[in-house]
Amino acid sequence: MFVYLCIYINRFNNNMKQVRVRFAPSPTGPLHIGGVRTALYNYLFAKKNGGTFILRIEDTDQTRFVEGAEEYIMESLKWCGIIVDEGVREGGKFGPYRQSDKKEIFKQYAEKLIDKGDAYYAFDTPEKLEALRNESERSWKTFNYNSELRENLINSLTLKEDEWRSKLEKGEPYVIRYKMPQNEDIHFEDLIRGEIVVNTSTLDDKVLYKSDGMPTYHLAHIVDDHLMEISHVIRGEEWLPSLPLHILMYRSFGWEAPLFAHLPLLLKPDGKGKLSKRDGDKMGFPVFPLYWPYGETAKGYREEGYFPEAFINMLALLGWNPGTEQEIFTMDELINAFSIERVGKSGSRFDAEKAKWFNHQYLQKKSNSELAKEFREILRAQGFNDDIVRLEILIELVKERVSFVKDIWEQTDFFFKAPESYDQEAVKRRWKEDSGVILSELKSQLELISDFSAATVEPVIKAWIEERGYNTGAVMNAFRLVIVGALRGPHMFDIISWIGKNETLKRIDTGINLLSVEN
RNA sequence: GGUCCAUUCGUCUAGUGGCUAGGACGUCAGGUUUUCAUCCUGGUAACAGGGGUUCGAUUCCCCUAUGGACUACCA
Repeated sequence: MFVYLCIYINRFNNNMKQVRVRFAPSPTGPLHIGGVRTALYNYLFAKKNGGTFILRIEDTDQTRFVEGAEEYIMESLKWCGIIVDEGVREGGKFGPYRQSDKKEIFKQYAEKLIDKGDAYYAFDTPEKLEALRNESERSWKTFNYNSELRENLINSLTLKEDEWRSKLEKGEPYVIRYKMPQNEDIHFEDLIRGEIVVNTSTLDDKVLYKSDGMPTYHLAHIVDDHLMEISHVIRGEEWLPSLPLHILMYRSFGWEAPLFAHLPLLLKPDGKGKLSKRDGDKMGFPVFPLYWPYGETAKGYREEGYFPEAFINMLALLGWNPGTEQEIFTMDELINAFSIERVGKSGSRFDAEKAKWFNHQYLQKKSNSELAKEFREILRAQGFNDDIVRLEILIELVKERVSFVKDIWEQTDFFFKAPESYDQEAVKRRWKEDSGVILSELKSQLELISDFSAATVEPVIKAWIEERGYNTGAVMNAFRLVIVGALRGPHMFDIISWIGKNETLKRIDTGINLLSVEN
């Protein structure tokens, strides 16, 4: 009974605790879609639970800093519709939100750990450690910087206090390492994977504080998560192996650890391994949300014509599912349906075809006027323009056959310009000896019609075809050939209605002249 | 090599100690259409393997295989 009560109280506490989650990328380049998904799941979880979504920049590695990356990350989240509650731009009560701005604080905490006896100063050079590592590999042994090894190295555990203190005073380079306990089973819980047990003897003395005066990830994120009162850490699976260290550090500091959820990775569409920039280039789809303009440039979903809603919807379903058959979700619906428990355990292979399908679905839901505005830009680039209302009519005609706004041009080019050539295959199949004569007759019929709307023209022409005993297919295909130049496009009467009577008659003349002579 | 994680149609996935193992994308075949596309209908296709536990395992346990991550003074 007592145990149950404890569990109940514990749950009660966890539930009552203000949900605060963070997305914590390091600004080392453009944000990969795997990173966007991590941000998304954090965001969905926060909003679902009435919590706060924090963006923290983890720039403790000065050697990997990339100009423009921080702005890129913020722009990406913004484009995706992921709203940051606290961050570098937004501010907040738990700042600074850029880790390099608080290096002094991290140092204090590292020293605190030394005072507690759970960390120590180490003076061995990287070169020396590298040599040791190579040596043990050569002799078939697993290199492990553990309690055994540290006995033989130069650090504040093996040196006398006055010795290492004088080293510090002389300004000798040092790092601070965590003193990993010997042979202890660490039990911890992952929200997605359940309980995991790891023995500390397989872990090593990780560096917490580097000789350049910056903390490593291990120190910085734990201190920051604690200071920022993070309730749930939702991050990539690559962190799972170091979770025991993190759990141990919370214990050393005497802090309550947040709850953890490790997300499965995004995998390559074909073959093996995790998704990388190369795959996108190779397979022709973007791996980044936005175009990356620096150095080695990279394509972005935005520039490829994806709607952010479709992109987010696609990403949300890659590794998570609602347990229902619903596939199309607005951001609000995602928030409402989201739960960590329904995130899958195994990696997801990215599927570019399905991404397209999502965009198709979203394009169908867009209003014609919205699409017309976007299409107009593309049209201008092609050297054409038209009245916005006419463009809306046009879009209605081809909307359902395209997945991207930029596809509209390929479906409508012949609306704007008469065919310059005729598809040879189609001509062979559909242009008969009497086609020229029939089209001349058709032209005469069309000349009699003043109202050129499809609704008026269609019945008249159909009646004429029937009256003359022509084959509908034969007439209409030849007609299509001279108007479009190929056997494609929407309903014929919609096309001629849109391009108008004059243009229609002109194209018939041109077609008859060119095709009758050649064939 | 060591540690950890994972494994249902080609892909994303649902699912249960007993089901014809469900859906979506793709693919294939029909249908609609004056063309192409869309659309509609239907088909194809999966529980990695081997041991247990059990009356019965895709489901629970173990082993193997495969894949992945980590193994930096990178995050």
